[in-house]
Amino acid sequence: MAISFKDLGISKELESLLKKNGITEPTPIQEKSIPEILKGRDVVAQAQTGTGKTLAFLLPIMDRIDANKDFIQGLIITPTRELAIQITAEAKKLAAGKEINILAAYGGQDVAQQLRKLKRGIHLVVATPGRLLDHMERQNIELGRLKSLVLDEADEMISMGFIKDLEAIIVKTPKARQTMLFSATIPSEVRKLATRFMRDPLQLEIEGKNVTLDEIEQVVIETTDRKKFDTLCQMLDEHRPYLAIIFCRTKIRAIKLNYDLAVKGYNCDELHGDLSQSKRERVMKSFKSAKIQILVATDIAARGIDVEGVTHVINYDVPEDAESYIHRIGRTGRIGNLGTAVTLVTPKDADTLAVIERKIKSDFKLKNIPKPKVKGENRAEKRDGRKSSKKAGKDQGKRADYNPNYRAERRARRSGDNQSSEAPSKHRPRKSKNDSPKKNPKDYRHTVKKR
DNA sequence: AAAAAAC
Repeated sequence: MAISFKDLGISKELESLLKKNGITEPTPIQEKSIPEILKGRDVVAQAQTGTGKTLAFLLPIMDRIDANKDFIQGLIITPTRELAIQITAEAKKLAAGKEINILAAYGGQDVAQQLRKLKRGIHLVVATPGRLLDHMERQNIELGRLKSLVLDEADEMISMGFIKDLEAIIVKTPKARQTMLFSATIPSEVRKLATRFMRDPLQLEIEGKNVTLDEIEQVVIETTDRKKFDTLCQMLDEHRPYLAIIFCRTKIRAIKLNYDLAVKGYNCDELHGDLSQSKRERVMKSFKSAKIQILVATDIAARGIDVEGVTHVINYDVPEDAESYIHRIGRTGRIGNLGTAVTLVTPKDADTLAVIERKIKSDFKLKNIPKPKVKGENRAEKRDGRKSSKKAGKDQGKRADYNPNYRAERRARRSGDNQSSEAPSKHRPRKSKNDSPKKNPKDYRHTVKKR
């Protein structure tokens, strides 16, 4: 008999709310952490991407909030605005039918609007560090009676760029608070450093060696700087992702790549820190609803972002380090779904990639891609709107050495995963997603912008 | 050296 959320100490109300959303069984990290968090214990929790860390801290926090008391009891700090928005949305779902007030405090947004909400008595704040400090300095936010503090993406929060802000926030909270750290990557130095903020934390680490998930197929394609764009287009035409995130090293490169893809007719848009806040939120919304299928992003989207239907993550530029790689590819293959991560590598990237590879001890499947085909051929076919299977067959033949059996293999992997009694997946695929009518997962083809 | 994060 499987363990239920109620067995872990979660209220019946929350449990039935989860059930309505198709979530019935806790994941391993939820099973281990929730009972301890409910007791008020400090926790450092490392668990792979997409295994339910957010709910692991949100559920006990929501249950521990006393709606009759009019002060901030929970605080969640995240490294990006997008993540703060996402977690706020999750928390609001869990607050349904209760009088719990939640505030998202992040930059680029009207301060007055956030202030108005504050006047109403906030119980839970989800914030990015800068704006939170701003509110604190203006004496808008008072953390003197805080019960629980979460550092989401803890290693990123504790990294150089954030540590000072973080300390400034933490000194304004009670010593007796509960402190929780969550991330898929917690380097041992960070783990050590973090315990400064904590009292006898329960340390949860990833069991075994796999920091990345088996559900994510990892592929490397060799190319050169000159051929990179054509290689990418060829790869997109072959795989036809339903939703894909393409990561670039810099904002400029993301802008340029998005432009080039749009010119070729791909259904894409860009996400990075140089955009206005309203544009950022607009882009995320379009991507979540599959209005755009390709998101060209900087590492702003590397952590925590949970969009259902992301079949592919593409590293157009090799990530800086293993942590970035792990978080980027973790945008796919979430809650038991399959995903594909493709990394384009040029000769000068070889060393960086070797370091990453060694660090995560994962076997990349190296797949060479032949010379790009004649420009425009494949896209022209798609603009016709024709999808003749004959033509597809012909195309596959031409690319014989570039995994022509991609789809068949994918199917095989999927059914294999489900039937294998040897090592059943720890992560249950979600039941039917009748609450999300937006997409048809069978249709993995690009839609091409009319232009 | 890049990215993120306040006005």
